[in-house]
Amino acid sequence: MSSGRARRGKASGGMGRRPARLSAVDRRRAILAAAKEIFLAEGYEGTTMRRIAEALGVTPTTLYLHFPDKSALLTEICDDSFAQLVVEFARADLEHAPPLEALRRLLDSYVGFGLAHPREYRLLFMTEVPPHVGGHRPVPGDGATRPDNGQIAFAALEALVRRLVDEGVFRPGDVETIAEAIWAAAHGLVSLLIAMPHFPWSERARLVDAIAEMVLRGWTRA
Amino acid sequence: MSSGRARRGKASGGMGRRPARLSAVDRRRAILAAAKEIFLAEGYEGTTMRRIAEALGVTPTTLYLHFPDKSALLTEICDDSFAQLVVEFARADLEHAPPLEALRRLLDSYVGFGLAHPREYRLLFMTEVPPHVGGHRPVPGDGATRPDNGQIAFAALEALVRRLVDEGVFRPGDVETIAEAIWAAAHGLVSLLIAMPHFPWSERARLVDAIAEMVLRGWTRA
DNA sequence: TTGTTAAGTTAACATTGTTATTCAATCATC
DNA sequence: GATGATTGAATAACAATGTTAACTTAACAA
Repeated sequence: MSSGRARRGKASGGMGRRPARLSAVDRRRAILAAAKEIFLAEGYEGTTMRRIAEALGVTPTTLYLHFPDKSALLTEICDDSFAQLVVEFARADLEHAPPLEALRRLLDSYVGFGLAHPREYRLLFMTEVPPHVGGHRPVPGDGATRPDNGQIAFAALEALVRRLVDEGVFRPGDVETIAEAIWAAAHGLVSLLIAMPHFPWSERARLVDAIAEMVLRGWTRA
Repeated sequence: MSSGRARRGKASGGMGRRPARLSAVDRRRAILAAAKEIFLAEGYEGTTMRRIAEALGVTPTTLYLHFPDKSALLTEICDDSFAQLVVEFARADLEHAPPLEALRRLLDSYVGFGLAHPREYRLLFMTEVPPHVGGHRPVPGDGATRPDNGQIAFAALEALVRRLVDEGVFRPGDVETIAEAIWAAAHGLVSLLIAMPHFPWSERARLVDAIAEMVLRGWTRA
């Protein structure tokens, strides 16, 4: 893996000709697209800023013109993915389905989302929130944090549980607690699969089934 | 150059006096102890090999005399923590209790362990182990086949589930899958509480109860 | 033309994990 | 005690990473 010194011809590190000059908005979008692709392919740690820049035909410094640091890329990508989750929930059509069916669908889409976006999932639900000690000044484009998409998603689950309890499908109990327990079960599956990929897990589909079954039978009336 | 270099007194970042020369076994132990402390305090990514060495009054190179790389430290420390969990499981006295009672106790001790040692828990089950991408060949002494403590702990759960299925307390099903699902539920609770301390959770005792109830009713015969 | 602005580059900095090489303390043996 | 091997530890570096300071160039308005 030895890379020699920078030779003048081939551009492993040095750029050849200048890239097209894009507007800030377009460059931003292009960076996000490239970053997402590489993050998904190589993982967060496995992705370097240089690699992203190279894919764009741009120097690494350019990335810092549009994003304060590497994690900002992931954060923004995650926010997009989270919106997808909300969409996924909506697509489960919770309002108009039989509630048990709806819960089942919700669990499926939650797990499906997590396993389809393990990077994002890890950042959203498994990352230690740092004390934000760093000496970073605020970013030009960085607005205030919006109302959390995650809370919206949890509210959907909670509403569904309330409906199940009210209709007598679930046995009575504290709706919030039940919703949290169900979330824990789904999250436990996703996060374990993500964090411990070397464990000899059962077949995924069967595992998801087992979790859903446990949740449904665990709360439905005897 | 100059005949005798100043070996001492370079206080700025460098080493002071030579450390006590320890036997390989003792040095290994000392490294593990220091690494564990710092890992727990700063997290895996936040811990540098230099920092560990500094805490020992030793140069970073010394660490590589006793461990192949950074992740090896994490692996070994995790194994120790798992041993604690195994002890906790044994203390639940699974063999001699009615199986449902035993499962309940096992869940309690698992959750208790996680919430009592959130740092260790995070290290064990939530830390990303980097894909070991560098040009390292596997260490000769590393059998990779010896049953680690984590597998022992899981085996205890699995045995208990098998007993419950065999005795007809649980409805029939794949024992491994059921055990994994139960683990997922317990882990989901612990890891969510650890990772999202700001979420407005229900009271802890009630949550633990809800999880246990969901698990037990989820698998017991109708 | 000139001047300003914003997009981009060059060249580095500071850290990181890690290693090739050298030094020195211990210990068995003469 | 002197000698030489063993091995714990240090020095000094390597390459890669995230990141930044300082400079360059395209576009456009006056």
